Amino acid sequence: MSTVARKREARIERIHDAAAALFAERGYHATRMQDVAEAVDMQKGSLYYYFSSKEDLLVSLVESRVGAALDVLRTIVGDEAAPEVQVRSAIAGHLTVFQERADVYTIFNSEKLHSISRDTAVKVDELGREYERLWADLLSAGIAAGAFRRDLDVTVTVKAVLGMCNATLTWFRPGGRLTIEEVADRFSALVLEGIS
Amino acid sequence: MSTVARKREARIERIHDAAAALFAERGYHATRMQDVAEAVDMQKGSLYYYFSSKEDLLVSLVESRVGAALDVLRTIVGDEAAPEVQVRSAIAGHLTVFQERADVYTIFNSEKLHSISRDTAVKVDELGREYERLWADLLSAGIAAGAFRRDLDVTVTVKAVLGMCNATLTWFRPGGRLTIEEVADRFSALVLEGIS
Amino acid sequence: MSTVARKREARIERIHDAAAALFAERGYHATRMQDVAEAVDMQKGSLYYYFSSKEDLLVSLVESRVGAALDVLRTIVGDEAAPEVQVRSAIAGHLTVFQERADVYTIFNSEKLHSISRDTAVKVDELGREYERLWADLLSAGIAAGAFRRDLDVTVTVKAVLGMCNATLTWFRPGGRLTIEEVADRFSALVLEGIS
Amino acid sequence: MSTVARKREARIERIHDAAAALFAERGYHATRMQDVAEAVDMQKGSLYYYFSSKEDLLVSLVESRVGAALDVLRTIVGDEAAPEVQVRSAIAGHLTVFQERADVYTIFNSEKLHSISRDTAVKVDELGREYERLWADLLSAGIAAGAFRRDLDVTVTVKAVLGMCNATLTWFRPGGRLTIEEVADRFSALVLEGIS
DNA sequence: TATGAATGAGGTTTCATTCAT
DNA sequence: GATGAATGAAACCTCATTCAT
Repeated sequence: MSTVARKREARIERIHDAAAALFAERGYHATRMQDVAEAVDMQKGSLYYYFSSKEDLLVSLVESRVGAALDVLRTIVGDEAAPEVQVRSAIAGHLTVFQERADVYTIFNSEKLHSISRDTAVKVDELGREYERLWADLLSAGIAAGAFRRDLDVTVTVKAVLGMCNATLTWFRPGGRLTIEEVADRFSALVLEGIS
Repeated sequence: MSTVARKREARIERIHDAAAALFAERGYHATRMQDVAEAVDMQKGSLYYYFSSKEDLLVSLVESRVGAALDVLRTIVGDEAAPEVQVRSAIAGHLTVFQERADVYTIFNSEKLHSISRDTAVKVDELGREYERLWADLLSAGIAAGAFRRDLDVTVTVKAVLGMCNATLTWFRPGGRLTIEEVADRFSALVLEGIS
Repeated sequence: MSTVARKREARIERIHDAAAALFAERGYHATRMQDVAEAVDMQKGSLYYYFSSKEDLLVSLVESRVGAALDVLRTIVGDEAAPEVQVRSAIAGHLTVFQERADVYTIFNSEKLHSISRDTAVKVDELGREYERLWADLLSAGIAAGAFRRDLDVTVTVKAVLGMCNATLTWFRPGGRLTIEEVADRFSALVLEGIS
Repeated sequence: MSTVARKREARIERIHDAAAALFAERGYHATRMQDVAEAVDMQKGSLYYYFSSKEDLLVSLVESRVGAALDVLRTIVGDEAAPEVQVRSAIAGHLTVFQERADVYTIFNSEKLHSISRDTAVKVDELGREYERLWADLLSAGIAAGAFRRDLDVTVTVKAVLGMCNATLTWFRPGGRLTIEEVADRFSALVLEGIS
């Protein structure tokens, strides 16, 4: 990549960061292009050199950044570990990734993407569905292997686990009583006891 | 209450209903007073006869309606049932109430109340904290009674259970494979196994 | 006048009073029908039983009340007193009447009647012109009688005297160092010395 | 000042001019931002690039322009001329400045600044009080010098003179029988005779 | 690339007025 | 006569977006 292109990428990255923080904190609609511009020390007009619209800013932000959790899970499911270990890793991975990119996942959890960009919403939903599918596979494999309860409702369990994990976005703050890994341990304990 | 006052209340109720549905579906900022007015077959200006501003509409809506879940839980914790039964009831109650007033709880979960009305946010937060406190008491009592694991991290468990329950707002749709009661059963099974 | 009609008159009077006070204090445009209604403990809709519009309220108020100063002056000019005495009386009369109905004259001095009601503006202007004419006659008679300077510019002097007198509306407050009569004395001294 | 800043200042100046004319003619409340925008050939939204609100437009206008009369008077009082000459100059100066900026002083005399911006009202009042103080000093010095009557009521006389002068705003129109300087002469004659 | 300026569509809010009861 | 409710026009203001420089 040329120096120019690299600089552009860096600029975009910086804007994404600022926008992610603002969108997460105040919401997409309540954030003005002005706010984003100020956060990166630019004039609002200049943002349009990088993004064709506010919507494009959101969309490019979301699309470039959601997917990390999926990659983590794919890696885990792909390994040969025991089902219990996989569940433990998947929970820890989910929590860690969400914590690292708390802003993006907050946006992605609380904005009504559908009414902003049908296309992006569809893409993001697809990622979500694939994510749940991987979790479902993981649980099903565990049942088949006799590690988890035969009567487990896989679909509902996946929803339960992901609900529990996603909620950390709203209450977990680093520097508190527990680290995110310790929270992951407790979640894992609860879940593993619950499904075994 | 006089007839006139009752009529006024009814009108407010109707506007609350319409606004709740719209705010929940599209979000507060993306909903125009115009939309609310149309939904109740009024002129947008007329809404200001009942609410001094759009914010006031949201605030009065939230304040008049959040609290139901709390009442349910208070009733449950107040009874003399065994801890396991109480947990089961609390989950079922939560899910039911949330389902009945899905719109309000969606708003309350996804709008950044803090940046809209500091005051209301504080009140609502307080309700939330009391709700968690009741759950924590319930779990603690169960531990004391020997019904639940001695090493349970009460705080984290409460967050986990509530996260799991709240998430039903985003995925549960009546008329699907399961009723909300059946979901409650599965959640209860998972949780009770997990904490016992 | 029938009892009913009398009651109606009294009601109108009360509304005029309230409106006069409000219009004088905040200005016509900044005063809402709501404010007037509140001041007389009515519903704003009810005002329309007495006045066909806000403009009509202002107009009827002004028309029913300006004119008092004119009457005072007419009386004075009509008597047989010496010019100096007449000037003295006219100033005192002007100040007294203005003080008694300070609100109405404030409105009449500071509202752009022309842009509110052409008709009323014309009527009021005519009253003003007649008032100035009476003053001019008074001064001219004094000159003819040798009481005032032969080279007096009557028109400008009238404007000067009335400007000085009208301004009391903006600074004179009863209960201060001087009574309105004492102010009239000082004004008279200034004017009489000035024109003699 | 940079070119950009200068351009901005010029633009603001132009808007001030237009607004001053409109506010003076129709009154602040009766003038719409639309009117101001049209007068400067802009879109009403564009005005908000320069002023944060209609009130801000009024306030900045008044604050940037009242004060000229004060400067004139300060200069006069600062010189060594005889009291009579000073009074003559002060009246002429007042009338001239008022005529030159008739719009601003009309606004400032007839808008209820207090109910629009308490802050600005206070600042403007303070200017007014200082203005009266300078006049009072001028008269007092004249009394001490034996030029004016020993029994003169300074405060009331100041009010009288200023009332007379301010009123020119409502009746003097250039191009009439007299020039503003001629009016000043007649006022001076009246006042000087009256106080000597 | 970046900026200051301007736009214009659209949103919230106000308020004089009307009207059924 | 009076009221509560509703209307609708019009005002203020916001803000994503465009554009000349």
